[in-house]
Amino acid sequence: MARKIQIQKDTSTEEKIKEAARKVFMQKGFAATRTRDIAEESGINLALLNYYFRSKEKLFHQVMSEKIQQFFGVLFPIINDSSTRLETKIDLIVSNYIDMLTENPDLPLFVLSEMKDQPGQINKTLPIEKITKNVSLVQQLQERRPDISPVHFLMNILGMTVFPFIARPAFGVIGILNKDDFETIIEERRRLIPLWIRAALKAK
Amino acid sequence: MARKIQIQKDTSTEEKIKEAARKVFMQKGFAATRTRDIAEESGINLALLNYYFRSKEKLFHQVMSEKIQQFFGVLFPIINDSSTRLETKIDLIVSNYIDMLTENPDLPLFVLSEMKDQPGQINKTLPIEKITKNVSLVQQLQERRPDISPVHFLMNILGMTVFPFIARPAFGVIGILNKDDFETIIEERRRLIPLWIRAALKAK
DNA sequence: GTCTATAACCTGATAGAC
DNA sequence: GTCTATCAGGTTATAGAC
Repeated sequence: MARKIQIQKDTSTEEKIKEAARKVFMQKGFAATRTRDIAEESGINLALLNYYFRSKEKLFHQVMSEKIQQFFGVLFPIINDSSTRLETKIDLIVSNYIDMLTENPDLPLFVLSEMKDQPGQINKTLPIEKITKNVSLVQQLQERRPDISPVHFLMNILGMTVFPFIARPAFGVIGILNKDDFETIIEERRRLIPLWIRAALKAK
Repeated sequence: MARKIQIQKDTSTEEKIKEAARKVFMQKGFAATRTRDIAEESGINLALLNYYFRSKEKLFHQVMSEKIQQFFGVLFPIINDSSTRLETKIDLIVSNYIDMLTENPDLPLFVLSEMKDQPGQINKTLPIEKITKNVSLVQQLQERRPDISPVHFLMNILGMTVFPFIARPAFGVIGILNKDDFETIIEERRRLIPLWIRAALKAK
């Protein structure tokens, strides 16, 4: 009588495919990924992928939506929280992005590359109007430094924080070759970037 | 008797194909590009592409080498020039990158995406030993601020300067939608970024 | 050098048995 | 739900005529 309950949703076939898709799409991007790669990675058969997700594109859209939310989800709660000071927001943006990107180093290059091809996807995923209206960080910056545009402010924080993950292979050229070197440097940046931002806020 | 001279090298078939390849590869990346796209773009036949370049991959490597040099070629002459002050170097890095990226907005995402898949390519293209030895900028920074690592210094300049071009579609979310908005903001950054760097250099 | 036609291969998706 | 086998279409690369 009692309906059987799916206990381990995380190991269901559907979830196994999705997990493999996350990995392979993130590593290689949409175009370079073959549905066969995903099937092999998830240990299931190619036909099952289409059985559950209908097509490569539909599976990709699901993964992409997740990843867009993951990437921007760090930022929005912080800049919209009116209970924190500007300095705290800076620390949190830097630190939370470093935490998240250390776990997902391929995320920015993946999201930003694929957004270039599919700029429409973001509108379906993120509540844009919520973002641009009454942002606490914008108000606080306006009070403190009305001469600094919030756009530049965000570009600078995110540039310093996110760019190293995007350009990581390039920094091999200047000697940061192995994983430990990179992680040490990123860890230093957790306090260095807020210092630089504060210096710019104080400068007149 | 006189051998015919190829006057317009720029409009030779080989160059036409290469020019089309630059455009299409930069826009879509290696995997998403079909040789048919390049043939069509260059107005020639598909067979000619293989006649001149043997394969899609060989053509791609040629374009990639060019683009790697274009991307890093801005940086190295400036940081190695011992006849300029540190402040001048900062201005030049920012300004020259903005000039170059305004003309080639797709370049960073292209180079950094493809470098991730083919980290080896860069070694064949750039003279790495020349880069890491006796860099003028490193010496000048060491004299001025021995507590600031050159790696962080470069990550911050390049992050602030290059990141907006990589993340351009994302900034559509916060209201920078059309080309004019973006170019206005980038133009402002030409003086803003050096100001931020100087503020950090002065801060104690 | 340039073209058309085609070979050889790969990829996404489905049919159908279990 | 899951598998094997296969189709249909697309893609790189080449053969061969001009």
